Amino acid sequence: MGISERKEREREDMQRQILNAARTLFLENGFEKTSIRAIADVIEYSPATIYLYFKDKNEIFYELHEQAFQALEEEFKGVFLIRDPFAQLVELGHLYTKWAVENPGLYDLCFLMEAPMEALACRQESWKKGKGAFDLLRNVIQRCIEAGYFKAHDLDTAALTVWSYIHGLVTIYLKKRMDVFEDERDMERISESYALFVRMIRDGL
Amino acid sequence: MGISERKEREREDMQRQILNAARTLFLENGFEKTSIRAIADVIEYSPATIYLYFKDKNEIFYELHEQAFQALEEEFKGVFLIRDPFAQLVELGHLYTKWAVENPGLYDLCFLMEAPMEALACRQESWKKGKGAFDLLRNVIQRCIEAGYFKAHDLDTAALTVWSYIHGLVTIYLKKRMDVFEDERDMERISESYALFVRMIRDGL
DNA sequence: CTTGACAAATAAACACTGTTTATTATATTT
DNA sequence: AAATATAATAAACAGTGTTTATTTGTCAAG
Repeated sequence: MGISERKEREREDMQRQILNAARTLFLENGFEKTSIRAIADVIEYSPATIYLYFKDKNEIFYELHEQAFQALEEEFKGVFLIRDPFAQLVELGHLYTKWAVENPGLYDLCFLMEAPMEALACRQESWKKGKGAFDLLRNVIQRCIEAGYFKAHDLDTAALTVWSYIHGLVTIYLKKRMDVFEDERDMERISESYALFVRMIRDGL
Repeated sequence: MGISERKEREREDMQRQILNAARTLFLENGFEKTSIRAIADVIEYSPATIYLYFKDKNEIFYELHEQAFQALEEEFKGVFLIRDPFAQLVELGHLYTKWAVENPGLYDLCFLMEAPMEALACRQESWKKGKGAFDLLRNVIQRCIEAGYFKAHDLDTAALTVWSYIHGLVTIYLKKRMDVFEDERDMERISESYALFVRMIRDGL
């Protein structure tokens, strides 16, 4: 009886279609301007159909948020080619910043928007994807400690501190708060600040 | 001819009423759920009337954002009682974090939401309020350099780095991304991380 | 081959949203 | 008191997320 298997496949196909349409529209126009009706238009189904495959709009964006984390982890794969753990950490920051700047919509989804976290809270699930990415940072810092780069701090505290800095830097830029500087040297300023931070943790973390 | 003066007064009164209603509703229910109709209901006028006093919804929230910055600067006044510039900087971080945690809605308005920046971009004005607050940080760091606490870095870079960290820390918390930790020790973790960061800039900035 | 049952898709409605326009009521000036 | 300028609004427009009742399509059993 392969019929229920086929039905399941068809269901997943439909979900994929919806998510693809949603992602495209979201990356073009943002969350608010991505309407269920517009998604329905793209996949050539009625708006009500979408609610047969997703509970609500938040759940769609929760799914996109999971995919975005997948893409981010993919980006991070590059660090494993590096031997030295401190160089790994530095590169991790670079990749994080680069990915954020090149995918502002996805960054929003992963680290700023409420929609995915609300969908998560409703299903009373824990934030697996976030934990995964954070673990990666944690492990790299752990190896930095073992290699004698950092003093033996509480690992979580060190990881949170590094993440806070890079997340803050990126968010200031993405949310257009770099207008505090008169000029338009945003990218240079990001580089200069990151260089300073790296120097600081090299000597002092 | 005091009549045009009275008209101007009445106009400002009305704007105040609208902003007060908008602020209350916003702090209770957030931006999306604060509708023009709800604001109109509170002040007992028709929705269309609001558009005689503000161009659009963004402009209302731009004005609230300015008021929020006023409140933040008020909070900052405490640091001027402190002599030592490094202690000033540490306290500034404390006050910033405290204000953010106690006023998540206002923090959003000041540093994360697009609405006020869009209103600002439309009028092609520069971000005065943000610059003011940033200047405060810049000055404190300048005095830290002069007092020999920090090496003579580029001032803007140092200020951006400190702001990035504290903004990131606060944003991770406010946007509920501290779920990466299993436990509920959010506040302790914030304190521990801030202590680590302070130690780090004391020795290494 | 037809009928009954189940599943999938939808049209239409509900209760909202920001914003604009044409109209009415109020206040000021002539 | 009449004419004019100002302020306020009702109603409409074009959109939103979501739900419900209805129709369409598929497929197995009689």
